[in-house]
Amino acid sequence: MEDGTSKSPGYCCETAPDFDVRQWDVREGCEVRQILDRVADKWSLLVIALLDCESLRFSQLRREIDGVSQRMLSVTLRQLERDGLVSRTVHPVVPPRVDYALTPLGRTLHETIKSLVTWTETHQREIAEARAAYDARHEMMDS
Amino acid sequence: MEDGTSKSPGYCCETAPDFDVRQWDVREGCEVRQILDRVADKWSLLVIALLDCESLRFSQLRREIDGVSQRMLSVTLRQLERDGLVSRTVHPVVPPRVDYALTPLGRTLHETIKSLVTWTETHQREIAEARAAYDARHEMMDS
DNA sequence: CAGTATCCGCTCTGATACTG
DNA sequence: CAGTATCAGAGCGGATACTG
Repeated sequence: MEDGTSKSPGYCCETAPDFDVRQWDVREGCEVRQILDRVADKWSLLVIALLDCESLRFSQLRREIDGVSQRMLSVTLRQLERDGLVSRTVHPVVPPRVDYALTPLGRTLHETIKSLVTWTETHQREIAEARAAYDARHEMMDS
Repeated sequence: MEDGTSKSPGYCCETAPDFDVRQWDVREGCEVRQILDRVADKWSLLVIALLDCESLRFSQLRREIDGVSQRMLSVTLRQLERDGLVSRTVHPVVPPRVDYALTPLGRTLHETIKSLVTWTETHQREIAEARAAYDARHEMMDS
């Protein structure tokens, strides 16, 4: 990832930030917000995470991603293709065979997505505990 | 989740992965999927990105995040609080003042979120171009 | 100021059926 | 196999009004 953020968590208040979050409180519907919505989409996330370096067929993706409907997978893939993140290759055979793979651009995003998934894996217990604590705390207040 | 059995050969990258995506094609509604949904949520993302190191008040957040309704901000903040990502501090003054800040756990997530946002910023032009190309390509096929 | 409560439209999504 | 088309239902999310 060649974004200039290799320097540690230092981008806080004082440090001159190469990128200031407060500058993208931009209008709804702006480019960044739009892309963020796409990229942070439930199914997009899973598709990109799965298409690591190998290509997968439609039915393979569908099998791997538990709970996705044919329709939503189709829609998601088309969006990702449109955004240049995923490539779609049709093999002229019968029965039809279509392979999906990450584009170079998609591969750069994959790194980030993966770290998000890894974070989730790593901290799921902490979150579960936080939820339990919150719920317990709240149940007391109700009674 | 902890299944050590190696599956189909030559599936992924050669590099021994500390983390294998194929192992979380887990049930819908499982822990990881649930958290991913929360974390990848439109508003959650923006809230976490904004709460960098300083704490913000409700109305400040609302002003910064263009397009969020009072209701959705409220709901989002409560979810994040429940997950232990954001802390809520009520100051007993009039008028009421409530500060929201990242917890230590939330701060670890912030790093990842930030890289996602940075990625978006960095590649927005490429995506815009990909979209334009896709649309043009498609318009031709329609006519 | 910082919310909660209620109503309700509209989108997103899934199920089903059909095509190349 | 790899989709598209169509429809109906659930729930997300906005607008409004009200409270501490």
